[in-house]
Amino acid sequence: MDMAHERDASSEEEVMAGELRRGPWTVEEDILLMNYVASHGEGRWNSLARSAGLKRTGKSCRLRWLNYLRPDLRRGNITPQEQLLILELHSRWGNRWSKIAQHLPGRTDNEIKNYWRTRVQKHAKQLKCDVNSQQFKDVMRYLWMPRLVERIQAASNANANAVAGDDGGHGGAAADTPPLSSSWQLGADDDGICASPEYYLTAGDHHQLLNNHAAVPEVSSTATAGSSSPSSDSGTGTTATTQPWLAPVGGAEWFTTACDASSSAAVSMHDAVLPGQQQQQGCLIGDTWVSSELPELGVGDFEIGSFDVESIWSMDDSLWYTQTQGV
DNA sequence: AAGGCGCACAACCGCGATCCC
DNA sequence: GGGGATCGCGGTTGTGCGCCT
Repeated sequence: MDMAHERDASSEEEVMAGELRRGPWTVEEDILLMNYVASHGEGRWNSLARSAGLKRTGKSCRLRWLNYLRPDLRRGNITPQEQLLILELHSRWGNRWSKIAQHLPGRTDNEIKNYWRTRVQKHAKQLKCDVNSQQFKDVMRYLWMPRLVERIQAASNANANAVAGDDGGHGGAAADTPPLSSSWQLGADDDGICASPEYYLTAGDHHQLLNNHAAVPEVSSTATAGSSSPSSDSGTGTTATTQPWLAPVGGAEWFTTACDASSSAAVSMHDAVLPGQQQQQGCLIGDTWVSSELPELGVGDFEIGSFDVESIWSMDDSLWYTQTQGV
């Protein structure tokens, strides 16, 4: 756009003339901006920048405020719940980062976009498939998302166990855990998704709210193995014999009924178990998971172990693999 | 110890949409 | 209604840091 180019050109001139700063923000600039917004409010970023005495473009001020200084920002690693929501919403809306961010309170579109590019796209690359391909979407839907659900449930159960332990129980809470039948669903708003998403796990007749962030360890792509695993979090070894996350992925009947208001058709994942398929029953070869159970996905010799599962599930891989293999 | 490399995240850029005078 | 100003979004780049060799 010509207008934009003119603006940019003038900005460039200002930068060249030393009237505008670029690059990382200093603490002093942050304080200036925060103080000014606190007393005058947001908006009118160009004039705000001038009035606040910031040698920055209004655009830069806005971005700094929205992505870094806003008080309601939620810092820290993306939780499994958030990962699950990102995967689901992206499958529905694509790269509509701001729209996706609206459903992750405290998270910015930039943060989600970066997460997607650095984590998810990396896996697509390692799988040698396009991130927008049906093949990769199926991998997400049928493999990653169910496991995220299980992770969330596992952490939740571990937390429940810990609570039960406080009441005098001795790791027996898991015995009361209904057969694993996890599902998750999103409530509906105008977009078909709750503005404040609530996740539920259904286990038998029990429905458990999952968006209790405090109950679930955060995921860190750089987390050391086991550092955020349920067992290590529960601390007292209450899950030594009855870890709920040991159930094979295929055992979890999971689905979402996030209704798409525009189509009125529920986007169902009830068919997560592919037709005629007992879900993946891969085998572990060395440290590589090889599944021959995903022919429909077109992911021949799908290798989970060859890429960084940790960044998706943040689970103690060796423990998890060992357990799922019944070793 | 040091240089290379990759990753994660902050910041910038381009441009269409919307607002407002 | 027109045009400038501003906002907001998605894509891209820059940079700091940790890990590896």
